[in-house]
Amino acid sequence: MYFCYVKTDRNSFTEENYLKAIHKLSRRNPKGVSTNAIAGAMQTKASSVTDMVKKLAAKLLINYKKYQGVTLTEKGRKTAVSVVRKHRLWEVFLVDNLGFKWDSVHEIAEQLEHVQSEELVIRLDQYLGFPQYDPHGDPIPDSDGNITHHKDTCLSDLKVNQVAVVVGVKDSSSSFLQHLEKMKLVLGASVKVEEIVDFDNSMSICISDGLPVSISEAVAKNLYIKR
Amino acid sequence: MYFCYVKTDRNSFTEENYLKAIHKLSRRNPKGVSTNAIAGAMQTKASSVTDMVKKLAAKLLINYKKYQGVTLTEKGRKTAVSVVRKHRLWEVFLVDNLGFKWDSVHEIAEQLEHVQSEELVIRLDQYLGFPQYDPHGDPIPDSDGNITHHKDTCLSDLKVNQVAVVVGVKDSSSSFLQHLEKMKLVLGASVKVEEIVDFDNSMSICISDGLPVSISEAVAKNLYIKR
DNA sequence: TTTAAAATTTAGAGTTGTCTAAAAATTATT
DNA sequence: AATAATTTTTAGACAACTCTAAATTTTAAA
Repeated sequence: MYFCYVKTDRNSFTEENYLKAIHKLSRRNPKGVSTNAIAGAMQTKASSVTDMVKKLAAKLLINYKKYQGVTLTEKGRKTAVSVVRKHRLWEVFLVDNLGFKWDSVHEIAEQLEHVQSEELVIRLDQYLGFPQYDPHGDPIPDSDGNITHHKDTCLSDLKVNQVAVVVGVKDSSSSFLQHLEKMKLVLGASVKVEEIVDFDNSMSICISDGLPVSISEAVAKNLYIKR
Repeated sequence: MYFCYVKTDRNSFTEENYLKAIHKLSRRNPKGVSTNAIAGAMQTKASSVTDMVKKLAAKLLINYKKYQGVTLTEKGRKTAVSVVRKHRLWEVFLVDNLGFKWDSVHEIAEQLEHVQSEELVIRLDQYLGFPQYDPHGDPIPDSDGNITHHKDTCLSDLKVNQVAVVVGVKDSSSSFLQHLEKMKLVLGASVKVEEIVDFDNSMSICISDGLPVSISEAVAKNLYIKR
């Protein structure tokens, strides 16, 4: 059970991770994110979520009414987005400057995102040349907390003979990213749909004008494209 | 009171900070660092130190016998030095790449030093061009944990008319660093002792062939030089 | 060498987060 | 509408630190 008075203005790593999870889940459930959903995202138990949710509510970071799910307050949203911004900027640094592969930066960025320093973020952003997207094609929120999501079309939405460019991935797990890399299915690659198999919705596609290869529906659904 | 079984191989931030403090204090007290000394360095109470020291001993990171003070084990020393290495590499990055002033990087590096990733340290080191010293002139330990301290002479050791180059600072507090900066007393600056005042051991020195300025003994004692 | 002072450790308790198991509320089903 | 299934919350407890106050031990002084 949890009970305390708010003391500081700083949030713990755990609090930041909860806010980030709630923010992510809010996109699909704008009316309120359930305790169980948060527990799933945070790999923890519902009872732990209830405790934390009370704490975040006491700090005015979320709106919470028992049994009703939670939404972020403006303050909470700002905090969450700030963490996401840092995460994605660091990912750019790790890939572009330090030469990491896109499938191995997530874990490190998960740590770096919690480093507290306004100045650091500003300077890092500038050092990187104000990037708009991270190595997985996810948009980097600006310093005011605005995010421009313009990645709603998936490869699975295309019809035969249609052409597009890969601009992002939905799933950023390293197994998926490594799979993509093997096929040269990287950001910026062009794709042309050669065939769609009715049976399992798998696709035969040409990547960057190469020979046709087959990809599963699962893969196609996790790739964002621009036509 | 504290009691537990060792579970993971990872150390918490707090543990790492204790090891770092003990490592620093060990230079002056190689035979054993006292509980009070650690408490002073960690800005905490002696009783807290006793608890933590038991924990570190259980993890085989330090040698501890009640009332006898502590020393680092080889494992503990490696851990501490690794944290110091990360701290100093990040400081180089912050100053050289992001354009921070040398007096404002400590706090940020205190956070970055705890990011866990072997790969990250290796790549960062390479990206920075394998620097030997941090922005305050402190040596950066190599990846095997070796540190080459060759900064034993202080400006206060010089006699009248002797010349030297500033290679490091003992105190890295921002107030001291800002004071130095105002006088152009930066790393690499040449100094020539014009006069030593008997009364208070203050010195009149020429910095990089400029006009003589007066510095207190406290300042002179906190500047490392090379003749 | 006995006493006094200082350093160190223990005891007990508070904080942040976690968990399991049980209770309560909500939602779904018949 | 009543019961069953699910979700959520509470209760009680543990883990990693922290603290104050009291008890020990070591060290210094008389």
